[in-house]
Amino acid sequence: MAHNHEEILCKVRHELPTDELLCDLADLFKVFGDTTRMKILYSLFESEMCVCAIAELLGMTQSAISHQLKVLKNANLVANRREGKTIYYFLADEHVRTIVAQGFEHLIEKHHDNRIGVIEK
Amino acid sequence: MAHNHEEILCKVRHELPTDELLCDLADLFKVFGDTTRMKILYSLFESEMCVCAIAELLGMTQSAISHQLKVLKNANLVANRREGKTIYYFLADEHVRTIVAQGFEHLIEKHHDNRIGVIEK
DNA sequence: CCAATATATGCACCACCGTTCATATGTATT
DNA sequence: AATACATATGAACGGTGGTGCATATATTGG
Repeated sequence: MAHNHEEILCKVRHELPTDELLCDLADLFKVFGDTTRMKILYSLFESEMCVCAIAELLGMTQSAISHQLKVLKNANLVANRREGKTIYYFLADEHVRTIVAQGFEHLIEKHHDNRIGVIEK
Repeated sequence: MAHNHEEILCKVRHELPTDELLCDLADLFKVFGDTTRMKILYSLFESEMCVCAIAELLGMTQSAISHQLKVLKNANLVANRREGKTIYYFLADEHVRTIVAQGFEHLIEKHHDNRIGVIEK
């Protein structure tokens, strides 16, 4: 903290959301930040699915999928309905699609930038 | 894998992106999934800032901030420019704002749902 | 009510990640 | 060239989180 930046600090400080909100935001994105959960979400883009179907699709334990579905549900990204013994999971709302789509766009854009060779520094 | 779901598995399997893409997507969101990095991004929403300013703003070590800035830069979320001894970081593009904004909307919507009491199950 | 199926959960292991400390690199000033 | 300032980096420590195993819960059929 040698050179001074009082002006900027004051300005930014007042615009920053509360720690709680920032933490909640990070926690939300943390849910998207796992390959297994991302695969589950993408699967549900197509249609609702039961737990064992997802497990078979991803070649993983039913337990692992169940654990991750719980995380997704806690974040309000998926919901479920029961039909006899089986429980079907589906996307909770359209935010999931938009958020993932935005991430996707960022990826391909940056990937394209790297291919055509953006001048760095 | 007791009851059968051949139809759904075949259908979804063909629509799923490659493992590499899904992994890249998860890795991207992983970057958003940390409170410190989220604070840094939100700070840069207002204006570009140098490393020590961010460190002072967040009350954290210069080293910690530097490490996180590297993560953000590797994900192409921020970029920097040098001006003498100090290095200013800024948002790399507008995707950052849109992605965070979408997450924000999801949060407040779900929070509102909980307040008015959505009938669950 | 017991067996079978579908899912959920608690626990433990392991890997990964964020922080700090110490130090290195880079830049300007004198 | 030497010093001071701004930032970067490497190693290590501690905590968190994803997975599998074993087991519990729930629903249906006989």
